[in-house]
Amino acid sequence: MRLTRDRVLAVALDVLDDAGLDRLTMRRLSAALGVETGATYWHFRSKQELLEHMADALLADVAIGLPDDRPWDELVPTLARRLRRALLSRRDGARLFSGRFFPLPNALAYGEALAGQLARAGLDPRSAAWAGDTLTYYVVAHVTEEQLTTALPDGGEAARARLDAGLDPQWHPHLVAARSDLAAADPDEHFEHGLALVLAGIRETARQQPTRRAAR
Amino acid sequence: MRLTRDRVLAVALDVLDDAGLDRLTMRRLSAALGVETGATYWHFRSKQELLEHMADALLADVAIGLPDDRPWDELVPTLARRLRRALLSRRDGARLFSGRFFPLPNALAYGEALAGQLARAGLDPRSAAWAGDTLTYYVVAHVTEEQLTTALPDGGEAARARLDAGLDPQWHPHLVAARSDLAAADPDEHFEHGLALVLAGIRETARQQPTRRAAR
DNA sequence: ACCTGAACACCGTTCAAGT
DNA sequence: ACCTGAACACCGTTCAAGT
Repeated sequence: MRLTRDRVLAVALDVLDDAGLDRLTMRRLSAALGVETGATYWHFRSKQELLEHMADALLADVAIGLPDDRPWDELVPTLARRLRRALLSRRDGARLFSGRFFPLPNALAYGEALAGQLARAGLDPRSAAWAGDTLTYYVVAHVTEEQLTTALPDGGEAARARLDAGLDPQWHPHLVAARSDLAAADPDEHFEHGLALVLAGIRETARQQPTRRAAR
Repeated sequence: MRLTRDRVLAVALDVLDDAGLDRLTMRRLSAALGVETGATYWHFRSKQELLEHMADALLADVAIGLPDDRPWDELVPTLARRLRRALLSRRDGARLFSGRFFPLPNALAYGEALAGQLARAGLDPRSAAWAGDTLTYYVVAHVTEEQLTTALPDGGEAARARLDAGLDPQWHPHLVAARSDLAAADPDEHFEHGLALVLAGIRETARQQPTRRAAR
């Protein structure tokens, strides 16, 4: 079957899913596509470019079909949860996303939707963009850690044991007190806790905006 | 000169600084140390283990000498700013840190200090640990992006041009409105904005805690 | 236009053998 | 105990040559 950009992308995401980001190589991908290694480079100039488009492909549905009759403080968490789901949809999805700058269509649509909702909250353009960044940073970093521990072969058991070995009740009383809530405790709960925290911060920031407008 | 763990670590951080994380290889490091490639493996079992200790070395000073006569809402931002400075101290410091789980001494000391201050804010152990995670996620993800654009050869000029090329006033009105504040605008201001937002969220979370205590 | 085949310049890791 | 030298099994990328 002849190669297309879309097919390379689709197979690359499958390879990511069952090999992981570190073992996703141009050679392995080409083998999965049934072509020689060089062939892939006709469709993507570099591995970097391929990874960016893979990351953007993950975001395909995050910003579409967002209801427009709901308040901003419902839609902002919705966007955050959708981003988390998108990153969780493939192995190492968050690591694929982070440390990469790709102003591609789906990423821009997500950023725009988020900034739009934050503008409805009464934030000026700069605050809206920056508050959006803060929220996105939170989601990406959370899922990065989530996939680091949860998606491990042993479900994070070794990581938890390593943490316990490092903790000393004498020196780390507060961490020991929270021991069961550390390193791969219930990820949904953990996520929602931080999301609520960031949202509370956004609400507070909106309250302090001088040019506050009513939600439309 | 004979190798020691500490010398390997120190030289590794120097190689990181002038080669970057992607070009920090065991072979290049060994060359900088003046030994054969295999020698380094006698001191660190794997590159992974070396990277973890490098990351922890970055955090050497973040948690020490913290004044204990200041309110929590001054010390928490202080810890966040110190973490940012530590990550900024070496090229790709944030990327070195992120996507890695290392319960090593300095990382634990940082986590403990943060959880301790958040407990003073009136948060229960779990909330303290999780709010600390949220703040740390923010700092690491922010600096990751900061080092991605700022530390570029052209100071992020190409990145900004690429963003402009992707932005369409029709589809991205809110992003266009914030254009000058996107992608490597003043990183200090950007950081403080998000930090204030997260701190406001923490304050709000503390207010809602049922078992709220006065700061000691 | 699209792909093969082969090469170039690298990687992380292991390990017998030396000192 | 600590390091060398060499090997193993890989990498990303390029490019003349084919179709």
